[in-house]
Amino acid sequence: MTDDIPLTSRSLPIALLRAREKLMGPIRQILADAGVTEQQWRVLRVLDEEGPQEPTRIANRACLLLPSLTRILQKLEEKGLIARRPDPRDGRRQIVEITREGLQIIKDNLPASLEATESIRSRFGADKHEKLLDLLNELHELDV
Amino acid sequence: MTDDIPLTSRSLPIALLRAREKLMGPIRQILADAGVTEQQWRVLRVLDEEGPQEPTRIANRACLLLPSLTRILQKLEEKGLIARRPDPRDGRRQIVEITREGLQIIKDNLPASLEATESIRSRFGADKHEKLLDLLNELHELDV
DNA sequence: GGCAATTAATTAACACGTTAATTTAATTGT
DNA sequence: ACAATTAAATTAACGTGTTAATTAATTGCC
Repeated sequence: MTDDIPLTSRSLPIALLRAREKLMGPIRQILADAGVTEQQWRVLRVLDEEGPQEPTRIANRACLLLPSLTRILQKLEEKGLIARRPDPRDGRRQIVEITREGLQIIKDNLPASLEATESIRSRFGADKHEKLLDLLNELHELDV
Repeated sequence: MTDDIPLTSRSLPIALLRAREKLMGPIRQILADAGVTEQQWRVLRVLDEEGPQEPTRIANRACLLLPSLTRILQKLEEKGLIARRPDPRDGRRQIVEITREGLQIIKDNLPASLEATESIRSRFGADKHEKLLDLLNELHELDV
């Protein structure tokens, strides 16, 4: 064997993957029943929380790459959960807005989603939850 | 707006996503130059570290779903980086082994990969790195 | 004003993630 | 021994991740 460092048990990338799967498993189930994916849900929530905005900003907020977002917006538009209009000030841009139907999806599923989040938080411990968030954010801010 | 909880800044799933991206960006670049993906690399490392084994076990070790692994093994076999043979004891199973060419890929790229990991670790701080790993593993072990 | 460089968004191509269905082989129960 | 069940791996279908190329509009600069 070339190397003795255990790949899985003390590897940060894999630990992040596993932790994320632990969190998202239950929520994905809720959202699947609502007919939206995890990423579509993030886009809807960004639009709900921050109002109409352009795709580039949505991508930043929802932590998605622009090519992925392009496809996601197409799906959401087909489903009638968002609407788009050109930006009058800049022909390259567009403005994306959540529709009433989109808002309804949020209204119908946010409680269960928050419950799932809270369940993890309380089982894990609020203090450790906060500490973990702080460490992750600090890691993300490394360098510049 | 339906909700005032900020989606992005204090959301554990998104924080995990961003932290993982921070870690994997540089490593993905190294591996891309070597002609393998992040997931293919994980499979090769598992085979290197733990020896020949069956796909179900590889999937567990490398944190991949079996359908993904099926495709990955096909690619790795095409590239000559792994070899497969039937399990003589159970016709449903197979045994996957890394080839000399696969080992060479590891040998050629593990140092740079470990350097990238160490760079993050030292910039972040070894103590915080350990603390983060502990918290993530503890989160993963929740429930049972 | 005109043209190169930049920017927003999309498209393309390939690989993986996820769930469900399928195939093939082994195991169980009787 | 055999039908029903379970298990390992694959396939299928759809959606997303990632990088590179493309398109269309704007900006900067002379």
